[in-house]
Amino acid sequence: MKQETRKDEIIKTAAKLFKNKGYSAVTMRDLAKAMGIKAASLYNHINSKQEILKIIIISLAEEFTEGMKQIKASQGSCIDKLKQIVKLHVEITSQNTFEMASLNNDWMHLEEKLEYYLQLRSNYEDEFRDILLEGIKNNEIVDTNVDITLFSILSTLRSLYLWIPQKDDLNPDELAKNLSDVLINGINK
Amino acid sequence: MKQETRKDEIIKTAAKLFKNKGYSAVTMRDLAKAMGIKAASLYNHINSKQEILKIIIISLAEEFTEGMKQIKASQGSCIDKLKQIVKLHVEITSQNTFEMASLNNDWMHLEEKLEYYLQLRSNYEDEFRDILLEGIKNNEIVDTNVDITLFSILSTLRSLYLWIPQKDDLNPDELAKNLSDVLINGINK
DNA sequence: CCAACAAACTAACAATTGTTAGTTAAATTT
DNA sequence: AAATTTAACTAACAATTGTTAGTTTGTTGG
Repeated sequence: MKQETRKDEIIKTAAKLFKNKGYSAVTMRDLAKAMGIKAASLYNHINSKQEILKIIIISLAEEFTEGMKQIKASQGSCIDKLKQIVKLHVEITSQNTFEMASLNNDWMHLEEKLEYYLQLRSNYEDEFRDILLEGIKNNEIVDTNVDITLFSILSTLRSLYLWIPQKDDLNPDELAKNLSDVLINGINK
Repeated sequence: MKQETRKDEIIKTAAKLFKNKGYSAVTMRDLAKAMGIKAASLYNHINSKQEILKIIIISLAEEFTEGMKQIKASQGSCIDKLKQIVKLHVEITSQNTFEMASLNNDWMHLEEKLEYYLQLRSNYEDEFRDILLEGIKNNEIVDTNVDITLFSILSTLRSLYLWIPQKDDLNPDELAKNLSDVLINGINK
């Protein structure tokens, strides 16, 4: 557990502001004010506004990629893997609610790292789809339109950052369990 | 079917740009260039950048409110009402993919109309929740955490704008049917 | 034919943007 | 004690922002 540098504080504060107004609407002066310093002072710690966004998004995207790799390598049914994916999202989002907003909404402003990000995301979706397809083949998962299923589940998982902060009474494990239940079994009685 | 005014064209073009980069990152000069005119000329048709956003978002939000009102008044089971809600989202989103991006991502920049928008959204969610609660009471819907269920379904419906443009081969009715299926029955076999 | 209008233009504005240069003061290391 | 590092500052910049004023051009209705 490294101690937090001033740069880390800036990035965390920036993520908070980015969540509320979006990357483009947050100025370096906004960020400086939130830090209690002047805008120019920020540049003692970071190279550019761009760099802040890049650090926020890319580190998160790589965390998801790493998580998916682990899940892919794990033994167990496809339903089981699906539950692990839900848990992965709940855990990462619980500890990065602000940053997840940027990942979801501001990735298009990444510039040099945009292509790399899109690559990671595309790979992630492909591996997710593969798990669903195998589940269908194994007769674990109902044989509907895979892309609709993938889209539906991913939409819910990607929106978690909006929802978790409002319900901090619910612990991540319980949330993951309930969520898996709804996504896998539906709501029909 | 009124014929399209120049103002309508500007708003439609703006929505397209807003979807790609977000409201804050689109300049009036970007919009003018996309229209093939100079930025100052836009002001012959609209009063401000703000106004464009307001028109895009509020008209859509009111359309959803109206749709929910109809569904609420309709007869039929709660599962049936749920299917109607899915259909409502699919239909509105199919015909307003660009505008839906603003509704989802740029509502915080509404300024004067922000409160009104939040009111509409809050009411919509409340009425949605009421339908789920009644379904649980009637033993139509499984008795899990209502807010998680609501959140999950709404997340999927709100993300439709990202997904529909990529799959224009699928017609709205079919999509609504498949989607209802996944959301209501889950994916477990 | 002329008045009115619609829709474009050029030029400019005041404010705000991200960022750089150079400086200063305190804390830490040598 | 001296040297270096850390982290703040003031002042300024060039570019970009939304918007206004005033003008021109083509089209349309009386």
